Order: sequence, then structure tokens, then C-alpha cells
Amino acid sequence: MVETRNYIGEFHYTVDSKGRVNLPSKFRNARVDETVFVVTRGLDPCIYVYPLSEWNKMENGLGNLSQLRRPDRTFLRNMTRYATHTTYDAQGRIIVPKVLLDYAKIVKKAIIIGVLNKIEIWSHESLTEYEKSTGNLTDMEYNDLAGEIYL
Amino acid sequence: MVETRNYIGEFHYTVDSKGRVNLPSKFRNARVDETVFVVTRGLDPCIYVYPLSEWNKMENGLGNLSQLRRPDRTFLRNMTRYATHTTYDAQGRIIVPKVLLDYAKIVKKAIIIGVLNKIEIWSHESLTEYEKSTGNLTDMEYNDLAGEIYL
DNA sequence: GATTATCACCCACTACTACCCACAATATTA
DNA sequence: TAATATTGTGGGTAGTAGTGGGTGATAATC
Repeated sequence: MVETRNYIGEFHYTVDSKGRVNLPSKFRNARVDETVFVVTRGLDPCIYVYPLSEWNKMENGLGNLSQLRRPDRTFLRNMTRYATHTTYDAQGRIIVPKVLLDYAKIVKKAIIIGVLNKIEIWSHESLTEYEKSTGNLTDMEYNDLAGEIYL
Repeated sequence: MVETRNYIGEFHYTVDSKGRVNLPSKFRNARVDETVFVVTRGLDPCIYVYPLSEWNKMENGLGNLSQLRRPDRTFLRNMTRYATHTTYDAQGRIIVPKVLLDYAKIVKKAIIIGVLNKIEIWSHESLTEYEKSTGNLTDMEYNDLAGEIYL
């Protein structure tokens, strides 16, 4: 089994009647030391899941946000307001509050996406809609961003 | 045996029913220290295989993106979404997820191409079609690019 | 205080996959 | 040329991952 600290990849799982969502075993193995997570509302119509250590880093960083700029304020409020601590059970599942499931329009099926230091949970519906509308990048945006990265 | 860190050359291998693809022994010998790879969706209709160290370079770049700007988030998600860690087995094969095989239209035969710091996996179909259409460079493009290279 | 709802913990089943072994074909060495 | 190692390909199996449901303790409501 490959060991890396960062979360990557996409997984399709089911949410049961108790609001339990499986975390991919790859993700659990990636950070065996992390058993506590913070779930909260994403900026996009999805759910963010932070391992505790990453959440703490963010809490520290939140102090640096501007009180004046609107996106900063929104971000800060979103992150703190809906945040809940969770642990996973013996089967590797976390419990996601119904408010958040509703927000992400998740009913039965969920798409789990690893985004380096956090995990996103989407409904198929929200994700495709997001991709269709605002989600798409223009060629210019894409090239700008790609240029900032690597190669 | 000639020693190079870079992957070059083209190889024709088969993908078995379990989605296993052989990595050319030349490639394995090129970087004996690298046993972990990241397979992901290529920009072109093919599969990218990065040795872990190369992938990490990219991840470092991704870490600098803004959590607040929407294009940044989308870009980041697209990069991580289709990525998976793999190791090769005792026979030197890696497992490629079906989603990616479908994306590259690979069924039984695969074309492995070494592109310096990464490996590309193509289907014969996608490759020839790509060459016919968008793959060809205009003379102007070619000259522009050639000018950027050091000979 | 009685009743209901909620949640953490436990058990059970199925499908998959990581690991193992096998073998033919080619390349390398004696 | 014969012997040996390496390479590419195929398949079987034990362990694990994903899913569903049950139960007792605790909290909430009347």
C-alpha cells in the first residue's frame, strides 16, 4: 500500500440512512495518525472534510484574512459556522450532519474527492451542474494557472 | 545498459482484464529508486504516469493556489480528482483505474511513450486520431517552439 | 417519571484487490 | 550452443474494503 500524506483521487460511495459516509481506505491510510476530522460547508456546493491538524492550520490562517474584503468575510463565516468535529467508526465512516448533506444536495450517492489537504464530498447533481456553469475555466484562466504550477 | 533518468521511447504492451499495464523495464531501470507512481488524466486523451518525485513537484505548486478564488479551486480539483497512487507489482506492472482506461479509450492494447519526466499511455485509436487533428502543429507554432529550445 | 429519539458501538455479508505463483518468450552469459 | 536470467503475460486466493442493520446507553420530550 502506498503511503502519502496528501489526499488525491475520486471515489463513489453511498450515504446510508444514518448519514454515514465512508472515507476511502486510501485516505485513512494516508494519515493513520489523524482520527479526528472537521466537516464544514464548502465554498462550492459541497462538503469540506479537514483532518484536525489541517483545520488547526487554517484556524491560525483565518486571523490573517481581511475584515474588509467581502470574499474573505464570507469564507470565514462559512468555515466556522457549520463546522463540526467527527471521528470515524470501526468501519472507517464519518457522520455528516443533515444540514450539510442538504446543502450539498446529497441523498444516497456521494462523490468523494481528495484535494491534497482536505476532502470534498459532492452529490453527482451538484458536481455536474457546477462543472457546466461556473466551474469551467476559460482557456486563459487555465493557462495562467497552469503556468504558475509546473512545466 | 545505458543509464538515463529520463523516460524516452515507445513501447506496445497489453492491458489485461485487471487493468494491469506493464512499465517497460527500461523505464524501471531509468529510476530504480522510484517505485511509487501517480497515474492521472492527461491533458490530451491519454493517461499520464508521474514518478512520485515529479508528482510532488506539482503538488508543491498546487499548494500555492488560493482557496478563495474560484478558478483556483476548480483547477486544483481537476488536477487531483483523477489522480491515484500506484506501485508496481513484482512483475513491474501498475494498475490503471478503469475510468482512466475509458478516458483514453484503451481496451486491450496500449502504447507507452516516455516523455522525459513522465510516461504517457495511449490507445492506438486516440493517438492516430490526435495526430490527424489537433496534434499537428502549424509551421508558425513549430517555429515559435523550436526557438525556445536550446540546441 | 415514562416515553421517545438519538447516537456510539458492534456484528455480518459480499465483492474486490493486493499479493502470490506459473509460464512462455526473449535476452544474456558461460 | 547450452545454460541461465530477464521480461512480458495470465490466473488463483486470502484478506480487506464497502455496505447494511441491530442493540444498548444516553439525551430529549412530554
